[in-house]
Amino acid sequence: MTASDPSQTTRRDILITSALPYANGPIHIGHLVEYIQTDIWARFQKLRGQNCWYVCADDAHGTPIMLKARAEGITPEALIARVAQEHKADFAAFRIGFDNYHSTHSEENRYCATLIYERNRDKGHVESRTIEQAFDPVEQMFLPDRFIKGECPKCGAADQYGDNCEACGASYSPAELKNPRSVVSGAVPEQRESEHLFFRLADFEPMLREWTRGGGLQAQVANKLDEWFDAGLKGWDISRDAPYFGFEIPDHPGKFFYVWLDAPIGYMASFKQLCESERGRAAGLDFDAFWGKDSAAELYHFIGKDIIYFHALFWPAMLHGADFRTPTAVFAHGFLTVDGQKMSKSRGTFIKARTYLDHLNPEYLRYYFAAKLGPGVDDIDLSLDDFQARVNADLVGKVVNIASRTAGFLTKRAGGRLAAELPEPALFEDFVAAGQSIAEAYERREFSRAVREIMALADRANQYIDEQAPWVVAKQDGQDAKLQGICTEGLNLFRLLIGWLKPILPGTAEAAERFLQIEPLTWADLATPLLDHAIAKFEPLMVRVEPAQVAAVLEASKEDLAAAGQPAGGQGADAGAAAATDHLAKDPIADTIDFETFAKVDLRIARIARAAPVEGADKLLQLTLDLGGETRNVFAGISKAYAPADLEGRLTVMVANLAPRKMRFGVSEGMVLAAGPGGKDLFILSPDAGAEPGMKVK
RNA sequence: GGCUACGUAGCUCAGUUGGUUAGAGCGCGGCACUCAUAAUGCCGAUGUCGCUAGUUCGAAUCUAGCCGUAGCCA
Repeated sequence: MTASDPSQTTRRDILITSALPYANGPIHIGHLVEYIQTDIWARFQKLRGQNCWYVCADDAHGTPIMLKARAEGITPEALIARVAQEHKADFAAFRIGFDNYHSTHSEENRYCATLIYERNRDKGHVESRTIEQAFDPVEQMFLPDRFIKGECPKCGAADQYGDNCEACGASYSPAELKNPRSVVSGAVPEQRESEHLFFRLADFEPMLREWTRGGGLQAQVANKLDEWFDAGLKGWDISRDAPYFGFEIPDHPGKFFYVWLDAPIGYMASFKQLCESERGRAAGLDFDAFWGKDSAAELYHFIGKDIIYFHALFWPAMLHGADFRTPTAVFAHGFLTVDGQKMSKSRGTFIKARTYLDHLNPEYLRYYFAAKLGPGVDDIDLSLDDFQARVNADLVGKVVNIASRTAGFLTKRAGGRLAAELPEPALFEDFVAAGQSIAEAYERREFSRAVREIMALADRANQYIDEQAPWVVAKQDGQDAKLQGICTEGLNLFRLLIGWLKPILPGTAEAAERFLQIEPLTWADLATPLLDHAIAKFEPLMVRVEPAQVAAVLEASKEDLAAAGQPAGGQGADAGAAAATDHLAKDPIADTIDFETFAKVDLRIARIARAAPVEGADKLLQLTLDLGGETRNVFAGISKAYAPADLEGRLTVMVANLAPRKMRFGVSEGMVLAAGPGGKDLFILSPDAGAEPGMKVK
């Protein structure tokens, strides 16, 4: 079925989800497109009085999380607990109003994943097959494609991942890579056999074709699915071998559910936890009423277009096979670009939620995204100049200004009280009538249209005030009632506008409710004007975006980059040139030596096979350097400048014939070369592409 | 490489099933107003609707090719 007719009067049961953010890193503004889009829709449904619930969770399983935790020297559980706190804080600050936020690493999820697996297995939808896969002999683990790097078999570009080449765009299997290396240990991967479990997706083709045509998908997405149907549905590998951070498969010790199996099940797990919570029980929430095969509730998933495959094929098939209902609709959105380009760390446009929050009001971004978002899968662009212009012109200049220019007269000349009736009820009614079209736009996720319509009405409200010229009336004797009427009309128009904007601007709406001294607005309240009512003194509900704030966000995002110790792009090159003379002055070039003296130093290319923090030392990292035949254990004082995970797999230069030195933490067998004053400002060397471990530098 | 989506004023975007002089906001020029967080109102200029060819009485809209951008290829 399609999204229901918003004019219907029965109360709808609606469950909404956003895709689960991966628990190995912070939320950034690209993620926020989805959470803001979903939150606006959920808030709209609630404002309309629907029985609507919005749940989400952290996606906490998989190899990347296991390895990141290890690199940090902590357990995966500790990592995901920390990231969950960060995620929740960021979402709360952006006023993403989840009714529940859980984790895929939870008992509810283990229960649901196991149930779905077992039901599908018992119906014969799971088969086992032996496959060959890359195996890291040092780490004793199978390697996902992204954890193998080597040279592209087509164009020869170095340092490419095992699935496709970033240089020429070719896709291939990891086995085809030339000079493949494990990103984890630097070892040469072997091919080993392993038994894997496959979900027989093809069993569900008839059901999926029917579901796809059911109107629950955007046209572009349905087209894409047709392509996939034409190509033929293959089995889906749903198991992974230990070591793996996830749920062990009950009847297959040593095998774990693939992270993408239990990720969408996290939607159910989070809802289950909500049902069992005090709040859920008080609301009479029933899990089966939403997820049972014959559920009459509506179920919607908001996702990015990159994960359509999982949500439009595997997910409905898994649910169907396990006798659960399938989603009412899956809503895919596009990616975010900043100033027309992919988010870039070196340009400072890779903006983390927290960095944005340090300088700017979240309401601005919510509004800007709403003004850009439609129902389609098109990418949306955050143009920073447009962002400032639009927020300032629309929100501060138009909407909030209506309250600002009428409230003063009421406070000073009418005792802060609204008139008992509207001087122009017809104008108010025109506005109320427009609410219907705005509601339809929201319902269809045409947020940009809703915003356009609301702003057109804001223009009309400003025109009204201009025509009535209350500042002229204020100077006329005996016209106080007329003045009060004009401002009452104006403020009632403002109340409608802010009510319609409430899903987008929950914080500003709340401030407006305090100013108007009213209970939280609902959509139904808007039909009736607010009359003969005392208001509070007007305080600015929103201040302008200052260019300096936006500049500060970009600057801070670049600083984040430096702190993470990642290689900067070409952009920063000019700054380095100016500083060069300074370095020579501080650290003059040493006395001349002859070649023989230099030649005594044996410099070698080394691959950093492993990097780990040293317990008890705050500057040291313990590096395992691969010289292409032997490995060296080296302690390097670079932990302030580099995260271990960023070092693993890369090539650098080491002094190979330095006398071993005993340190408190072990013996250091050489040193890596780095430039810079120290602390965060240290830069290790990298050879150009083509150098191999063990090569002598001369 | 195959496929998909997108390409409309300086900027960000609308343009319904092809139908008269292609729209909005911002920006820009002018005027007015001064209640308001220098906010608001009125008037105005600005476009080979990516390029080329076709279908049609008529194309921003349909078709094909090309160019550019983004993504997908499990």
